[in-house]
Amino acid sequence: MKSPLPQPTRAELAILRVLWKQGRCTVRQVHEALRETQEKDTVYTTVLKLLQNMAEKGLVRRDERDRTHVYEAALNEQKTQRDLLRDLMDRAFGGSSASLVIQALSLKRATPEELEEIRKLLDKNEGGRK
Amino acid sequence: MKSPLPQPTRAELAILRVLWKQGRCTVRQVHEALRETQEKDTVYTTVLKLLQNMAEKGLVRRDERDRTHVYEAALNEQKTQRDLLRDLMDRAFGGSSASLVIQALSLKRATPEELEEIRKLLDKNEGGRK
DNA sequence: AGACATCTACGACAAACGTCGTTGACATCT
DNA sequence: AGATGTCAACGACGTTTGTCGTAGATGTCT
Repeated sequence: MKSPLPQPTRAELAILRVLWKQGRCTVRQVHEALRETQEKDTVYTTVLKLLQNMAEKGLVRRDERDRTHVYEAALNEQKTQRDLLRDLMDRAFGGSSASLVIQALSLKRATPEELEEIRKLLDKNEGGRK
Repeated sequence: MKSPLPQPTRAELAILRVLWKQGRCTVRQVHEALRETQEKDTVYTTVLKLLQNMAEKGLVRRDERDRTHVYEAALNEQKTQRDLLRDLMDRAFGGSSASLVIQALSLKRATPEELEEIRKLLDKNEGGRK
């Protein structure tokens, strides 16, 4: 049993991001949050259906005690981010995390604070586990 | 005219990686290269079909002078990598390249040489364009 | 009670994607 | 010439993904 949870699809990931940010949410809350961020509008029942699918897959937990169900993410945000990165690393960077990082750094200028954090991580990485 | 080229799909990206590595290739060459890297085997005609689709989309160029056509990538590898990263950054990291980099660094230990290269990039980034 | 809103459940649908088999043209070998 | 192999082209198909409409139950307001 306990087959590993499937990776979220694009639409599912957008929903997960709402749940990660806002915590427990009703369908309506998710729907309205998406309305604000998303460029393309989706309809209430689409969000409902997606959340139902996600509950069935185990990507979210559903609290059915009230008539209005409440959903929460069942996936860890950082873990999901790493899984997605690993997938992309394998598919587009030949498994090299370094070249991925190098390309990523050219994407957008980070703030000095962020750069500092990255530096610290590099140092820790250097002396870290072999 | 000149609508921007669509992003390659997963299967298309796998093919592009072969073309980036090996340069101009026939369908058969691509097929056999995939056979070696890929875990799941695909059939010759599947690769052919994908390459035909890609040619139509403009993702590859096709040389039809010989009976056996020759394909080459029409997309730049680094540019494609950055596009994919940007997409993931928007979808999963709230547009923050820094947090993406931080997660990526925890993915796999990089070699000292790679770490050095990343450091240099950080420095250049620091003083760089505002 | 009756009108109206809200919610879940469910079926249907179209588009994208990947897969494969078949066909007919062309080449090569004996 | 005939058998065999290789190739491009194409149609068909199943699955996944996202989308939406409708129905029926439940709640709320007057």
